[in-house]
Amino acid sequence: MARARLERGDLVRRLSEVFHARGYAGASLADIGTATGLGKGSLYHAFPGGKEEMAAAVLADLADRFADQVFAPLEGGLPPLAAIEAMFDAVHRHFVTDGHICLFGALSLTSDRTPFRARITAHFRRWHQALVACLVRGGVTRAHADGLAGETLALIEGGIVLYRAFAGSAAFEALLARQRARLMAVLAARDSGTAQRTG
Amino acid sequence: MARARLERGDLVRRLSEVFHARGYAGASLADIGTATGLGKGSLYHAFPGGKEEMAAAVLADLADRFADQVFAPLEGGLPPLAAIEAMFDAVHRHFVTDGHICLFGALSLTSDRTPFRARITAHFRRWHQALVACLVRGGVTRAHADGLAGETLALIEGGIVLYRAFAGSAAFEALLARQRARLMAVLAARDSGTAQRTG
DNA sequence: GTCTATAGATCGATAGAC
DNA sequence: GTCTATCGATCTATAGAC
Repeated sequence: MARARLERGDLVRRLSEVFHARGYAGASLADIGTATGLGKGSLYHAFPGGKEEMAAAVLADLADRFADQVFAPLEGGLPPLAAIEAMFDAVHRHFVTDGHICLFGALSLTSDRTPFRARITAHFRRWHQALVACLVRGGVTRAHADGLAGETLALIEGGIVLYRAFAGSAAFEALLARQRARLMAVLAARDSGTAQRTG
Repeated sequence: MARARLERGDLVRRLSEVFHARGYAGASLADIGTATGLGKGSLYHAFPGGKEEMAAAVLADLADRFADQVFAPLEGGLPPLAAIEAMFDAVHRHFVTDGHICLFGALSLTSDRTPFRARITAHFRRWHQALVACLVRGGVTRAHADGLAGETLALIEGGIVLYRAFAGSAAFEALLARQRARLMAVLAARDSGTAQRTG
C-alpha cells in the first residue's frame, strides 16, 4: 500500500490554486492536471464527481479552516476582544502569509447559477452572525454590531479585490489594521462604559 | 439602411449581463447568442475580435460611465462635499437602481492572466487617486485621505460581494450610507477646523 | 493508483448564402 | 446585417491497460 505521491491535503491545496488563478469555468482538467502533476485518470479516481467535486472539496477545506480558526473563537471559545484579534490574525495569515484568496468571494461575484451558491451564502451568513454575536457579548448593541460586522466583512472581501487589482498586499493589510483598531476601540469603549461613537 | 434591431448600447448592456452572470470564461458564444438574440455571424460582424472584444467593449462602456458620473466630479468638477455625494449617488444608481455589477471587481478576483489586467488596475487606481485628490481639496491630509479612499473602495467592492452572496441589496445600501456619512463627517470636521477623529 | 487513448459534446471562429 | 453550416480545437468524462 504505497503512499500517494500527493497527500489529499496537498492535492486540495493545488486545486485551490488552480481555481483561484483561472476561476471555476476557466480551469480546465488539462490545467488541473498540469498543476497537480496527475493525469485525468488519477483525478477522477480521487474525485469521481469530476471538476465539480474538486471545487466542492476546495470549498469544504476552506470552510473547515474558517470554522477552526475564525468561527470557533468568535462563537464562544474566547473573550470578545481576544476573539476579534484571533479573527484578524487568521485572516491575515490566510490571505497574506499563505497567499490564499477567498474562493467564496470569487465564486460569489461570478457564476449566477453555480452549484455552490448555497455554500457561499452559508459561509458569509455564518461569519456575519458569529461576528455579531461576539460583539454583542462584548457589550455592543445588536444593531450597532450588525453594522460593524457587515462593514468588516465587506472591507475584507473588498480588500482582496484591491489586493489583486493593485498586485500588492499593502492596501489590504492597511485595511485590516484599520478595521481591527476600530473594533478594538468599540469594544474598549463599551468595556469602560463610554458611549459608542463609531458608526 | 435599416436600423439595427439592437442599438450598440443595448447590445453592450446585454453582453454585460451575460459576463456578469457567467463570468468571462463561463460565458459561451451560445450563451451570448441566446442573451442577445443574435447569431454568431452577427456577433462577429459587430465584434470581429470575438469574445475578447465583446468583453473589452463592456469594460470600455463601464469605464466611460465611471469617467462621466464618478471621476469627473471628483477630479475637479464639483466642490469636495458635493463631489463625494455625487459619487455615492452614482454608485447607488449604478449598482442598485440599474442592477449592474462591477465587472472590474469580478475580473479582478478571477483570471490571473486575463487580457484585462491592465484595465482593471487602471480603473481602481484612477478611482482611488480621484477620491484622494477630492478629499485633499477638502482639507484632509494626504495620508488620511489615502486611508479613507482605500476603505471606501474596499467597502463598495466588498459590499457587492455581500450583495450577491446574500441575494439582497439591504446590506450593501447600509454600507454605502454608512461610509457616505463618515466621509461627510470628516469633510465637515476639516471645514470647521476640528481635529480629525476617524481612522 | 497511474497512465494513454478516445468518446461525445461543446468550444470559438469562419465561410458563404441571402 | 443576419442567418446556417461547419471547421478544427478543446472540453469533460470514460475505458481499459499496466
